[in-house]
Amino acid sequence: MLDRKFIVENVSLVKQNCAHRGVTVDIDRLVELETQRRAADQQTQELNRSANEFAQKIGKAKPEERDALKEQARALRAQKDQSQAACDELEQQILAIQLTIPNLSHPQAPIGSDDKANLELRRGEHAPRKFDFKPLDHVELGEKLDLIDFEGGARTTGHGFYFLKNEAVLLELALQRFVLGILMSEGFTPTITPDLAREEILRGIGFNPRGPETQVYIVENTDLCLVGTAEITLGGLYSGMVIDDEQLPIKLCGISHCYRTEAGAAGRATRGLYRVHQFTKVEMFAFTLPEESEAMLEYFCGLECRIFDELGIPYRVVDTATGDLGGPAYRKFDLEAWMPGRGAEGEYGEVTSTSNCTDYQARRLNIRYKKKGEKGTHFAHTLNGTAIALSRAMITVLENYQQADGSILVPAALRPWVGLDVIGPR
RNA sequence: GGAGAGGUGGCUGAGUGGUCGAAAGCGUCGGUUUGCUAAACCGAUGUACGGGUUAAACCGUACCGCAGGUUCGAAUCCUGUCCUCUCCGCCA
Repeated sequence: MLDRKFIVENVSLVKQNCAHRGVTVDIDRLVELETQRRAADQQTQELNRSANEFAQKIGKAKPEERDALKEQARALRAQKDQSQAACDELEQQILAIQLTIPNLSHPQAPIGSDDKANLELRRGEHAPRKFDFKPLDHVELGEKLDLIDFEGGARTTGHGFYFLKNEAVLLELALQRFVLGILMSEGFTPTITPDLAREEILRGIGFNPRGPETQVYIVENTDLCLVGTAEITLGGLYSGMVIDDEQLPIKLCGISHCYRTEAGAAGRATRGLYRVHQFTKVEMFAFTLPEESEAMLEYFCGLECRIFDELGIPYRVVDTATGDLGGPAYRKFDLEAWMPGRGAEGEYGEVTSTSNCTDYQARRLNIRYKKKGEKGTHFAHTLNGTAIALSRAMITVLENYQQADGSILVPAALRPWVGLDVIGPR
């Protein structure tokens, strides 16, 4: 959420940003309503002040004078209530508009309406490998080596669910442990977060659980949702808090399951593990001072690169275009890793995403910091980044490390955790 | 899941309808005293929004977990809700 005063004072900037983001919002209407609300608010405050005066007078008045005064005070309070109601009504309308306004965009973010405008920034250490045989995709590999059971997942739960089996289980745990080692050595506090969160927190992070195209599973008869990412729980962890500036930056990583309905996603590249309703993810999250957040985004992106470089997976880094940023992000970098089994001759597919959300989420979640020795508080900046999404990482490992005999070489970085050099063949 | 107790400022904790944004203590900051430290003493010390100022000062409104209600008036009474603690039950 953008600051309301900022919107009113920077109408053309906000409008232009909405246009770049491909979001239609009636900013003029918001400004008009806000002007009305301010007037109504002042009037309400003034009425309330007089009513308070009366209340005090009555306390000190002689008993025989009280009834007359009460009558007047009642009338005044009724006026105040009316004025307040008008104010509240305006507030609701303003908020409804305000919540749909996306964050500002980084001046260097490529401007464009969708992912076609995304800009490739660089590539990883490893180039895509030349196969001297026709590489299989992870679904075939998973089946041949008895590593992934999609049929069983469908039978028990439905399409988009799966069982990991045998060495795939070790591989998944090894990837988590490998990534955790890197993040802990970088000073992240590791956590395992709840997989459910209050709707209020989801909204604060920028999700709309009850929207028409929602990605979110809601638990019936509760205000809880299954989280689509630990970004939700990690951000929510500090909601409503005031943090001492000396504690910043706070770097957390969280392991959680991620649940996504993938409504409207049918027909897209959905084969196998690429787009599933449940997966596990290690997520990075940071709360920073405003002046630190841009550097933190580079740092997060650098860590994502390091993880995939050390895994030996080829990838490219993409600077996300304004129209593809989503509401909360000010700037976003994605890693797209090489998936040899994807498409006809292999394709890059998104494996991580890191965003600087500046104060957009902090304002909604009311996460502030206080500078020592200074009056007042400011909103913190929040950043999130995928350290590793296990389902998609699994695709890249299986497909990139497959061998002619049908076996999978275990990446060197994972061998200590997997306890094997090779998986299969069977 | 059942029964009970409770949520007050950075912390401890008083406050059961009016003069309470809130006693007292601790902490923190500034000052005095002091050869230094300690102690003592004096003063200051919440947040948000709005007004005001070059900037302050200052003024107004709201906030005693959160949301409602009663009342001229609510930290205080009522309802709901969230959270914490104790006991019981169940359970990995």
